[in-house]
Amino acid sequence: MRWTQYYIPTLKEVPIGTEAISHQLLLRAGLVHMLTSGVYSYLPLGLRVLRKIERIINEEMNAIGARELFLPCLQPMDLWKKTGRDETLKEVMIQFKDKKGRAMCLGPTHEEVITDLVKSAVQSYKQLPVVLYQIQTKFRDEMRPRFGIVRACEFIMKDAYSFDMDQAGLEKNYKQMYEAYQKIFVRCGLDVVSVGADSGAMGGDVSHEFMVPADIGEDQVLRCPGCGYAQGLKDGDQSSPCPKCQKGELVKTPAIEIGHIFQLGTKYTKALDLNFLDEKGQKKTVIMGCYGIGVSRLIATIIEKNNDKAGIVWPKEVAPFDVEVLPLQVDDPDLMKVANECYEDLQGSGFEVLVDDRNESAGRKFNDADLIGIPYRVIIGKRMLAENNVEIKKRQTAEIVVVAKDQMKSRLREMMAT
RNA sequence: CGGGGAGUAGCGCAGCUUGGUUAGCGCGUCUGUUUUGGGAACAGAAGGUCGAGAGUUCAAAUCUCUCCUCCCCGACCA
Repeated sequence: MRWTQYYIPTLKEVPIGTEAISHQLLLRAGLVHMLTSGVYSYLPLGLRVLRKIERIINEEMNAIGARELFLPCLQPMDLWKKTGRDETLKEVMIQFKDKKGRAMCLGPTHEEVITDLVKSAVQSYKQLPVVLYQIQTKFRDEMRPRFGIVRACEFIMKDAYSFDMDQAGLEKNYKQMYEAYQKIFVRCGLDVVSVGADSGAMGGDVSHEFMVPADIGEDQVLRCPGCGYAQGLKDGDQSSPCPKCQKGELVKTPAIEIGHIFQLGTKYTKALDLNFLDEKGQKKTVIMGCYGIGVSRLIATIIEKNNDKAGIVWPKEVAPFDVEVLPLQVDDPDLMKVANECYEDLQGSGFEVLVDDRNESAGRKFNDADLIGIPYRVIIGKRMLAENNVEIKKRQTAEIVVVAKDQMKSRLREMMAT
């Protein structure tokens, strides 16, 4: 990809009305753009990050046998009346009437829709379990959107739903999902803490939240400053000794909730009459679980935890590109020939490469490269090229390696492997 | 929804207290020349409903009122 063809509007200055680092960097690096409070566009570079995260999610969901589908955002209120959540979620639902006068809403979540869907096909224990998920836009009329895409009115969520014939089945799916979540967050480069949680308006008995300690967090966990151990807040949340290292005291730390899983039981399946016949031909209620990841919030959280003064430092798996090729003298045909060869070579070897082919000063290109945070940079400049060398720079450590031009790819591979 | 802050060019701001030339600055943008290893230099140019409406006045970015929007704190939060 060429920068000049990619639409990456970077900003030199911190935009007004932004407090959170992630919010500032999302805007400055040209990843998102605000339309109105709590509503954001994803620009090409931001969308690329989103797709990377979606891919990780898809792989991990696939690995536990969950199947992807796509449910509508546009939903009739009649369905919500059946579970009573037209009342309990009234405050966050965006509602309106269509031209026929029918009450509609934009889905703040999808338990009702998926349960209605599964009901149409499942009648027998032979068809269970069913595990489905989607990555989709949710709408919540938040009183106060916050910190850019951390708390937005329109946001992207991965929501999975399991349907089982008994509690044992639910627990098995729940456990698999729990483990898949751990893997997803590790691959996103995050240290996540899972804590037992209130089920709140979702209903059900057992639930876990996945939290990332961070300054802008709206929730809290108890964390040991020494060893980093963390747990959820319990009743009477006085500080107590760390159960892991025994040295430090646990202290309340703000944290961002990026995932939440629930053993719902029969709350929705009962209300919507999702039943099946068991081996003995007896009618039973399907047992349900639901599993959410705030995908857009995850992007903000990754940035919040992976940045320095100069900009974003993307973890490997979610970086929009693997390598940025940075030719310094764009109007030098010989040099650009080398840059293009370098680009083709890397691209042909499976790397995802962005070339900053703008005719800009070195300083600006370096600063933008730091800002958008692609993990590796190959700098091609007259000076180095005179010796037939190019320079590789690692964004995270600022480590610089000068290598012969034809050694570049193999050296890059080595650096990436460590 | 309660409290606080803010809205002037694409971005960041000054001007407002004490009303008065043609509303300014930095960055960015366009043209040209010279540049190019950490946000280059010079010359020229484009770009504005001063958030909106009403009022006061000979005259409003500036004073008054109403409204809108954004941000922060709080309450709320599958």
